[in-house]
Amino acid sequence: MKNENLLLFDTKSRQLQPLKSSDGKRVRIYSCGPTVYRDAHVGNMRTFLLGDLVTRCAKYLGFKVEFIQNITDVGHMSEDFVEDKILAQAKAESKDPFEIARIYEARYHKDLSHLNISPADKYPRASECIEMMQDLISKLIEKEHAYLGSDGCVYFSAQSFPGYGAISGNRLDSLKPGHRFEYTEAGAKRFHADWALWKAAGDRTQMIWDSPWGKGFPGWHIECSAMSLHYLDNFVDLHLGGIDLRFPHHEDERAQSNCTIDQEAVELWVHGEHLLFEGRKMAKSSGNVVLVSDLIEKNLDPLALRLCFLENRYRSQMDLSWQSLKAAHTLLQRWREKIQLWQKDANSDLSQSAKLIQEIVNDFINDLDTPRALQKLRSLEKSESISDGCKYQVFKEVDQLFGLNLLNQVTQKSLSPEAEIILQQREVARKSGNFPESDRLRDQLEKLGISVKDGKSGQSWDWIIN
RNA sequence: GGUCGGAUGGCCGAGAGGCGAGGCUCGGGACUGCAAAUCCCGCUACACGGGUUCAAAUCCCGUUCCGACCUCCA
Repeated sequence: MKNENLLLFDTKSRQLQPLKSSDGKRVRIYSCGPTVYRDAHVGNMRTFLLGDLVTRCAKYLGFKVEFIQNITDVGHMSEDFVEDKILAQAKAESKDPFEIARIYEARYHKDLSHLNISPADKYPRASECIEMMQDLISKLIEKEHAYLGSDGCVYFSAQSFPGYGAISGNRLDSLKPGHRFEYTEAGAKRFHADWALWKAAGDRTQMIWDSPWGKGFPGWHIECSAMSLHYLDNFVDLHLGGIDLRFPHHEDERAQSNCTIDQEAVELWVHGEHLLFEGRKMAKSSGNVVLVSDLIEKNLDPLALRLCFLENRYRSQMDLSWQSLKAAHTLLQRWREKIQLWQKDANSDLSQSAKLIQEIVNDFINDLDTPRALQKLRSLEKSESISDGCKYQVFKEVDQLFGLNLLNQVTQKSLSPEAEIILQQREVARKSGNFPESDRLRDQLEKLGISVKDGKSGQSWDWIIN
């Protein structure tokens, strides 16, 4: 039963294509990872969720998956093409650049786990793969796809690769000079669209390495070619990344990789669309950056963010807001509570639940149509003709794909001793019918960020979401 | 300028030619010492102009407006 194909939208062919294992053993997936000079914001996380969804789905269908994601800790230049992002941040925080990289890398992994994004098999760091990159650059020079410029940098010759532009649709003849090109000394590049594989150190003293072309550091695009070919044994079944990486990053990577192995190196290119926050693209320059830690501070379950992402197809733009996060948080809580109740019903029609599960799996394998899959869960929740036991079976099974920890009991951040005492006092006051006092204590708790509700079995409390 | 998307009720948002997805807000009710939560009820839309069809939010043509990308970026 579990031998269906996962269909994904391939940017290069602009069509749905099945995810396949080219060696018949495992599916080889590579995803562009973070540049670790700051915390990843929730927009970044949306793209990283894509890798998780694909791997969950592929594994569910019975594939063995090998998943590699790089950590960029060197060579990613800031806007002006002059300073390395990591070095700039190291200067700003007065720390060692490698220390900066490790700090933000650790925080990245923490954010992933908050969103239930399962880890990749390996997270190679660019700074630890220098030799691999140098080997690849040497090969490209040998094959005359790359050359040493008069400025001591090694450049890839864009015109030496006839297939350039297939992913993005940008043809070389339409890439006219005049845009913001990578900075070089005049005349070092033979052609304006050539890019650096190895950059000469110049005045730079940190994060530089010896090379056959002198001291320097790698260009940004070469790391992904080197790592994907090295760790995935010269072929990538699926390459993932954010839509903005389509050009130039992936276009350049493809040129490098294909020229190295003399064949197409990547079967499928899948790109995740951007996240907007309250109407605008999430970016430092828009001032609307939201971090996973911001959600936690507001007492939102980080998985509410995951749920918001799932309510939108990965390749459409989506607009996130505090309101939608709050609504998702409430829905998660409600589902978890109901699932606890449904679990008590031992009656379940297995053929009925299997059918419902299969319908949801079908949505996933149809280019990760998570919005439709969620809609099915919503109507299942409301259904009066389906037994609780069956609902439980379905939610339990498909949570392997959704990854929302739906079987968890609703958990609470623990109370301060002060709040604990006030809660107890209030319970006593209410039992003795002292309502003015209990109302006063309720106000006091509200100031501590706690809301109290009174039910038949006494009072219960919750953190107020800001 | 080029490329690609979009326009749905007070708001967000899904829509697969034929029962008005769903959520949030709001109003009414039940429940409650009150409040909150929960449950019930209510409000009801497809940018504009043509066309195809027995039937169009959905398909086709045109118009207007909006967004993203086009060598920093997930």
